[in-house]
Amino acid sequence: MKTLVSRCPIEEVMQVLGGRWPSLLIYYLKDGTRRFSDLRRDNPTISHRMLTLELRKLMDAGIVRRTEFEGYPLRVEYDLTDAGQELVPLIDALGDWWEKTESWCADRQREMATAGLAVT
Amino acid sequence: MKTLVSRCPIEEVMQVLGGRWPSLLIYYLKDGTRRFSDLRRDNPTISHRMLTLELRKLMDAGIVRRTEFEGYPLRVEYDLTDAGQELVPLIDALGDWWEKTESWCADRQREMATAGLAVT
DNA sequence: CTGTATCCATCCCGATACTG
DNA sequence: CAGTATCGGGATGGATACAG
Repeated sequence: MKTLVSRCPIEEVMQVLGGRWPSLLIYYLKDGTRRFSDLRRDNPTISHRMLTLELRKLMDAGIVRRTEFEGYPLRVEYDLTDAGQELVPLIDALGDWWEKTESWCADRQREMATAGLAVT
Repeated sequence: MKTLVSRCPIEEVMQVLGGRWPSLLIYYLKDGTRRFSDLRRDNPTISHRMLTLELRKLMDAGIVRRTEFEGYPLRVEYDLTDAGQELVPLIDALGDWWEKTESWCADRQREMATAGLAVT
């Protein structure tokens, strides 16, 4: 299911949530079920290949559930598992923290600019 | 300071905290000040180069503070900023979530094994 | 001790084409 | 529509040597 040999849970969970796509996909799934092609439209810049790989990773981590419907054309739906739902507020908290810190950084930059320093 | 053009704070914060080292470094810094060489000892597998790069990234994100002391040999101390301290419980929560999920996965694996399925 | 620069192997990821 | 396979360019990261 997963072959990480780390003893640190943080290190492990970051292997799954780190990177550009996992958190975004979780966000698009948090309000309900989405199909493969929906997710492609949601994130126009993700490649077909990466979407499948990222979804598989999230499935292996028990965050995303895949449901396949018989018929033609083939139809597959993705949604968050219960564990995945629990994850949403935790990721949210990180986002909030970041926004707060960003504004703090912006303030600092403004101060420094006022003090006559270059702000690259 | 940072040149991300993403509109999603989650995506941005994951750029900083994602990957193998950031969360680990934060953990080693959360209990107090550490020197460069201390952090190398803490994480024997991180390369000299990566340690400097990761520390710089955390500094740019306003998470880590660097203090340089005059004298010979040069001495530098790192610790968490206030924003960095606030981050610790949030990362903790992710770690806890992961451990809970992991045990759930382990249970599932055991069930499947009992059912006679191979567990890679 | 701390940090930088260079070189080089590796891996990630996008593009593309193909299968069910 | 959903997913897999293959290839190649580019980013990533380790080793090493050097500088302050």
